[in-house]
Amino acid sequence: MRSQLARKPENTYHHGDLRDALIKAALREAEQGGAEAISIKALAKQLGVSQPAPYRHFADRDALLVAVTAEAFRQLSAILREAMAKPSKQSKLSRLAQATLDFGLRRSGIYRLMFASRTVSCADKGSELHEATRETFALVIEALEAPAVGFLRERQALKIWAALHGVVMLAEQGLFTGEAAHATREELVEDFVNETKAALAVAIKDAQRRKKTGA
Amino acid sequence: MRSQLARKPENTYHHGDLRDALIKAALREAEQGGAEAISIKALAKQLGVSQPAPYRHFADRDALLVAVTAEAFRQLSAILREAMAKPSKQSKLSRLAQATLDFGLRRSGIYRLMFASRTVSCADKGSELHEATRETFALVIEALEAPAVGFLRERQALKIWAALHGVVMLAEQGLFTGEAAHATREELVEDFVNETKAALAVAIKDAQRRKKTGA
DNA sequence: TCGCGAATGTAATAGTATATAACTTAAAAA
DNA sequence: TTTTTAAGTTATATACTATTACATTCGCGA
Repeated sequence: MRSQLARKPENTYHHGDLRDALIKAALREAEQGGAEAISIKALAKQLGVSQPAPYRHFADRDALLVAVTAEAFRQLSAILREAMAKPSKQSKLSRLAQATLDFGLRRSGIYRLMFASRTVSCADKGSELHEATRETFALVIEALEAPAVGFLRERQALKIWAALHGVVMLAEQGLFTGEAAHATREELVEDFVNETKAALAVAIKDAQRRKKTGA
Repeated sequence: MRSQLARKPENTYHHGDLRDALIKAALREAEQGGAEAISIKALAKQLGVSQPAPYRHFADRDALLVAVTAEAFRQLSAILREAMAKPSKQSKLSRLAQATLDFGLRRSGIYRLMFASRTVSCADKGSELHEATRETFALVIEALEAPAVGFLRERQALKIWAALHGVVMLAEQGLFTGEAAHATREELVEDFVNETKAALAVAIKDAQRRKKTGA
């Protein structure tokens, strides 16, 4: 089972690992143009197989998109994990935040595929895609480097995650280029990071005080 | 010039106001399914005209999408303006924020069309669409009810606007339904609103102090 | 009000994409 | 080795975009 070799070798009947090759190739296509840029027919041609061959591996185009989106989330998770792991003066949260921004801007097509389609919202609980998104969000919580304090930690994770995506979204719309651009995207992200840290510090202090007086 | 009457009356050659009817009908289609749900062919059939008729009014499908997106921004602006105008105990910013959230969740297809495609980012400066988006953002600045203080007011507008979109985005992904949902979308939005107000208050105080000492 | 040009609509058609059906090949299991 | 099944092929139906050539009507100036 030869893996992720792009094209089917000539004089062979079977590709070897068409399913995987399709996902990788689709990701490349989506890099710029997003989901719309993914065409079953074009991918088949690219990989040197007949046009209907992909349907042996994916029921329809949507099923391919789901698999591609899941792979994209796994790649983002890997990038975030790496950013958090590398030693740095900055906090884990700051590194996660800037890495997310960077991912969103560099790989804008992929980013739209992941966050701006209804693919994710249609994913069943327990599905590959659902698990991939949960794993990514778990990294956000981890990046907070805070103990569990009621629901507040998850709440702060949701807030910073939302804020990050908003910044990416507006950046891609061009709201930061022009007269309104009196702040860089990175500055805004850092603002949100700092607000998150401050809110978390307060929450943790509160929790400790409550624990003491309650005991 | 009969306006926005959906179907072409039988026994007539001209529709009357096909361009406008196309935009309205396309908006209806996009309500649920987003941009993908907009099909020139289907719209033509719906409006009782031949399939190529729409091309008299729009060079191609993308041109229609641009017009539809611009109309959607004008509708959002109208909704926000109304929300800000009506008397209420809540602040203008809070009402704008909750109205945006409501719009994003109720009309999710339209919302995706507006913020999650590259349609806006491709709009030329000065174009109908560009003006429509600028007008909407101007409402955000207005909702802050703050005097111009350097670039800080625009910066806070950008931040709250970004945060709002992030919340809508994650809500549509289903991140608020499930175990992680220890906060409602409305609560998060209100959090962001309050943080914005606090930051603005500080900025204004700062500016005043600097003015005094500087004079 | 006549007539003419521009705007708007139609019919026919080319091109491209998704998807299915029926058939073929090769790999794996029995 | 035989048989079954996974994976690929050709042919084809269907749907959408877009263009070309032609038809109709609107509105404006003579």
